[in-house]
This record gives sequence, C-alpha cells and structure tokens, in this order.
Amino acid sequence: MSFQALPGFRDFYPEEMALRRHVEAAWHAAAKAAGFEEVEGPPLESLELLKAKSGEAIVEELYAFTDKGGREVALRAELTPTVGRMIAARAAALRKPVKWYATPQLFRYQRQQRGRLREHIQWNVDIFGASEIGSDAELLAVALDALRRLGLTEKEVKVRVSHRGVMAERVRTRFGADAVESTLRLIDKGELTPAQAAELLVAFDVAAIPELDGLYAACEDLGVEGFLEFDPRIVRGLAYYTGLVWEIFDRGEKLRAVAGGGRYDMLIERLGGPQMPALGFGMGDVVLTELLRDTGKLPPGPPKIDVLVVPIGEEMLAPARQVVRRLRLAGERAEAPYSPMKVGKAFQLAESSGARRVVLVGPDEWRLGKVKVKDLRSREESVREVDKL
RNA sequence: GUGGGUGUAGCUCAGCUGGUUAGAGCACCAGAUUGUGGAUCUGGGGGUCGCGGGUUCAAAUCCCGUCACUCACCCCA
Repeated sequence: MSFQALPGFRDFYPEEMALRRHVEAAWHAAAKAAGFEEVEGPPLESLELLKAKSGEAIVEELYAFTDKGGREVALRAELTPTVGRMIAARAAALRKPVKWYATPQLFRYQRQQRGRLREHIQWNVDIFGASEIGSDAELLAVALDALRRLGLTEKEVKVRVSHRGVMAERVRTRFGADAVESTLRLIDKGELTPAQAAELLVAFDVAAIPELDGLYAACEDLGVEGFLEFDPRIVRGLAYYTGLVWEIFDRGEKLRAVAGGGRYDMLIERLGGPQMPALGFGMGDVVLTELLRDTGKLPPGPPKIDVLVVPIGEEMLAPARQVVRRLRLAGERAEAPYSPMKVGKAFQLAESSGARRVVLVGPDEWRLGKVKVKDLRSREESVREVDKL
C-alpha cells in the first residue's frame, strides 16, 4: 500500500517550502512597508457566511460538510467573507481606514489544472473605510511592490484595469438592466460578439472614466503607472465588485491572472455590517510561482548552515557537540555529524550545506583547548582557542 | 461533472513493428595508502514498467477497465 497527497493538494519538500517562504516573505514585506496589519481567521467557516457573500452556486465548489454538531460548514475558498465578518463585528471600534492583510490557505473543490489546484496560499490585502482614489492606487501599488521584491518588473508583468461600475452602467443603458450580469460575464470571458463589443467599447477610454484618470495620476506618484494598461474587458467574474477592477498578468499572457482585485463597496453591508467602502485583492502562490519559474526569477537555495563542525574520531563526538553548542549560542547556524566523518567527506558535506566555515575538532588540538577553523572561501586555516570562535 | 493527452528508478527520459536476467544521465551511498574541497575514476543500493483484468507460447510494448497526473470546458482564487 502506498499513499500520496490527495488530488490537487501539495507536499512541500524543503525546496518547495523554501520557495514558498521566499514568496511569502515578499508579501509580508510589501504589506508591512505600506502599513498593513496582519490578521487571520478560521479555515473552517459556516456555509451560510460563504453563501451570503458568493451565492448559492458556490456550494458546488466548496469542501462542504455537516460537522458532528450538525452545523453546515465548509473550508474557506476565499478570505473575504471572513475578513468582512470580522470588520462588520467591530466596525464602530476600528479606526478608519482599516488596512489588513493575511496569507491564508484556501480550498476549492474543483478539478485541477495548470495554475489552479484544490488548495493554495493566497495573499489577501484589503482596505476598509476608504473611498478616495488614493486607496485604490495604494492597494495596487502594494501588489506590485511584492512582485518587484520578487524580481518582477514592467518587463514581466502588467496590470489590466477597468471599472466594473461604469461598464455595468454602459451595458444597462444599451441593453437594459436585465442584460447586465449576463453581458458582464460574456465580457469577462471575452465572448462578446464583434458587434456587441463595438457597441460597448467604442470611444471608451481612460478619459471617459474619472476614477481611472485619478488612478493613473495617483499611480504615477507611487511610481507604478508603467504597469497599467486600460482594458475594458476586465470586469472580474464576481458580481460584488462595484468600482475599479484590475488583474495582474504576465506580459506574455501565457498564465492565468497572477492577482486580481478591485472595489466592492457593498460587501460589508451585505455581511450584516454598516455601509462601509471596501477594496482589496488576492494573489495566489501557484500562478506566481509558475511565473517566477518561467521568468528565471527563482532564488538560489538558501544555505542550510553557517558552520560545519567535524569530529575527527569517535572520541571527538562529545567535544564537537560542545563546539556546536558554543556556536549556536553565538547565533550561528551550526551542526555536527552524529558519527565521525572522514575529513574529505566532511568538506564535501560542508560545500553542499552552504557552510562558510569548517571547524575541525581533532584530538591533538583539543588537548590544548583548541580547534582548527577553515574558511571555505579564502581557504585560510587557523588554529584557535575554543573560547574565541 | 465533460472531453483530449500522458503514466518505465527519487528526478529527466530511452526501450523499433510483442521475444531471455528492463537501461542511461542526474541524484543518493561506499571506496580510490585511515586529518582537507562541489572534479575524476570504480563499485553499490534502488523499479510488482501506476493498478486490475484480457489476448498470446511470450506483454513495459496490443485491448478493456480503473486510478493518478496533465491540458481544455465549466467556474473562478
């Protein structure tokens, strides 16, 4: 009998885990640099809450079940309902604007395909209680800052931006209120007929939408206007977006969207809170990691240790442990093999561990309270007092 | 849930139209006069050929089923 991870779920071996931490580090750094605070919620939520935000149809795509207490529950497929619930509960007490971020693991019961598994880690960033255009620009700038920290520039990625509210209004005046949802969906999927597209998109540009104009200006202040690309096809699939919407893509458009976000001013009210403007985005680790791979931006594997301590002979195992202890107390990453190791082998191990120094603990030096230290780069070797490592 | 493609060693793959004990590279382990460098050389471990059934004297190879992976649809994070 052999076992493997469930379909669409991942094992993180050291290499993958290091990459994941690399990405997460950029997320945390970008969020904190812009004054966002980290939050987290439960991975399991009531089915009602998830339905309240996304509608009945979402149930088919959730890991949903009845718990032993008879509650209808589901693994979260997005963080927004949870954050909305948290905001709604303390809306009055929170100083606005509220700037929160989180890096939850999300689940969705869907057949997997490239860039889309049944589980992923998503960077979720939200601003509540701000309706000024500066908040839209800052949100976008934070997303791009994380990508910049990962080595992605205007050469690799772009932001396609539009305004769902304006598009909806335009559809309504041309085709009637009943056609809004279905038409926006067609726009999102790029399935409009040429005639429809011409009807909707003619003479439709940045200048026609004041918010877009303002967004461009504010993004210029923040140094990210070069990423922007107006694209009226971007309306986001989710019906709750009300204002500016955007998606980040790789320049070649080989992959799915790296991130997507926008303004959803009605959300908090829908979740039982007060009327409060809101905007946010999500950035998943799966597509982002693929993009880093495709563009050669994967970081080199981080060194495992700083110092390898080599016991020469069985009787040096204990002294080596003591040396390791000293080094660790001094803040160095150090380890020693559990059994004596040939020196040649030890140097090979040191190289592959990324160690910068090797400390040889041999009987001759140890008797004098000393050890031999070799710097792997300079190849310089010296005998030192154990106290002065 | 629907359709296409693919499953051979930890990884990347070879294995012609069926034919003896299934191979390579990388990785891993061990040696190359027992205290010094990612090289080289030698040797080694590791595979029920995804799984189950069928056809055949004979199946990694052909057929069916199943599972997994993958691409697309659906839908979206």
